[in-house]
Amino acid sequence: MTAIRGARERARSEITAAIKDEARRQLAAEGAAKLSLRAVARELGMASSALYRYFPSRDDLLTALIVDAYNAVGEAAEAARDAVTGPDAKRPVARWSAVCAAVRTWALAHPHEYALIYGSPVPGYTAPRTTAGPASRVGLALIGVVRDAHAAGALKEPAEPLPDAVVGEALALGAELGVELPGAVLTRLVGAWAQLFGLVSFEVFGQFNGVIAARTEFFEQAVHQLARSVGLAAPR
Amino acid sequence: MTAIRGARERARSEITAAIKDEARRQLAAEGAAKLSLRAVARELGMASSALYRYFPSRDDLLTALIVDAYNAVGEAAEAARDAVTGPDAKRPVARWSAVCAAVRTWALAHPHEYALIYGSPVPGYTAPRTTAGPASRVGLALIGVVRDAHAAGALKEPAEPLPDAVVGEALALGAELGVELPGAVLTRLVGAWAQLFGLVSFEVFGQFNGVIAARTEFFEQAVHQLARSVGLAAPR
DNA sequence: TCCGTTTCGAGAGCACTGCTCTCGCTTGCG
DNA sequence: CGCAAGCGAGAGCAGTGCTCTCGAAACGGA
Repeated sequence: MTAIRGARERARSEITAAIKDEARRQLAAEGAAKLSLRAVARELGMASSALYRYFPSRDDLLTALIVDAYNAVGEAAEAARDAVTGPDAKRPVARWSAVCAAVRTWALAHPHEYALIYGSPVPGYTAPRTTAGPASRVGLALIGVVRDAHAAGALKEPAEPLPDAVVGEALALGAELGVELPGAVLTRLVGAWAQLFGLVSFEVFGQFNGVIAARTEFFEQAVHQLARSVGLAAPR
Repeated sequence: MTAIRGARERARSEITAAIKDEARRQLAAEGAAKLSLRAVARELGMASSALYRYFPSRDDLLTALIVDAYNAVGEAAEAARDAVTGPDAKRPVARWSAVCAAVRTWALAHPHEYALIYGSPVPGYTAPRTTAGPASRVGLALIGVVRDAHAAGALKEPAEPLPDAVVGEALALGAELGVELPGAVLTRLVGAWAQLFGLVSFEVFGQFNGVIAARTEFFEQAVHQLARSVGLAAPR
């Protein structure tokens, strides 16, 4: 990304990465609440005060981990979208389901990191500005699938009246993103985006315990229905 | 609820309530992460060690708050369901929307308490058994609305093939709950339940910041569509 | 090459946390 | 009345985030 100038910068970026790695380890093992700067420093064999040369506070470390986690899910989603090949590549529903499944798989594999980004916002109750970009990658991946389907003429636009305020806002959002999609579709898309994470969160956070056992099948069915709601498949 | 025997029990339950009240105050003000037993004790004018006579640990206090929060949303949902009167009382969609709106309103009014129950599971990563009952009240309220609609013959059952594993499990769940509903409807219901909280969580946790402004209208539209997906209104 | 500036690591220390233990006082029951 | 159980307060332990200071190391310009 950025050229490393001297040995000092190199060492600095290496140590920063080592700190994040160790922090991620502790995060995966014990959760965000028990992540301790002193324990990270101890494990790395350095004084705890030295760690503040790299991260001004515990919240800043957490923010860095949040950004990384957003990028990790986003990357998983994009990779899944692009990995759909063969005859399925022409079926938008297949790509949609692949993206959703990738999000779910990543979340189940990294529950604490998932909780960090889609659970309660721990640091200060308002996420910093830097997280906005990476946070939108999954949403953009979903939009991309629908945009392609629309361009290919494979989109069944839902014929249903929606409030003007909602549709207008959706169109403004589409213009901002440079995506040409009907307002109703964009509205449904935002809803499906949120609802996808509702499904994943309930599974990761244990809300389905004792309620649903065949979770993969259930998830796939729900995701298929979300696809239908945005027009990727015929209704009924 | 339970008869209070002597003055000692009375004092105990009063102090327990006072502790929870103060803890809830701090929770609302600063969030679960900053809730401190010592601060609660300080505010109540007692030694921190005395507090351990009432709650064996911080996690136990949090668990008590979790149960109360589940009951609070559940009660709000049930009250909203029962408060639909007049001509709307016969329209299942109206009751459905009322329940969903009540959940959203409660969540926006108590964001930190909401985060406690539907955000990351803070204590120990697995919720205690005692939370299971109160946690299901919102779901049961939603089921109730659909059950009534079904009994009144106002349910449009979705004619769509679902995996056998999912449907069978849904029927087992219905039997366990003593509710007679088609498997497809029950499956959709569980999905709608999770998706409702996806919508609410995204709004409460700030994921809609800069994406959606007309949130009430958006929410109502999404909830209406959820109602349609479970058969409470005609598709299309 | 030298020298001043910047960067870094380590240690001590502060205020705070959850939690335990012990000590007396009070309360209520037999 | 007496005794055991319940209770509050205090001291104390181990751990936390964070700050400050000090000496050593690395760097860049002269």
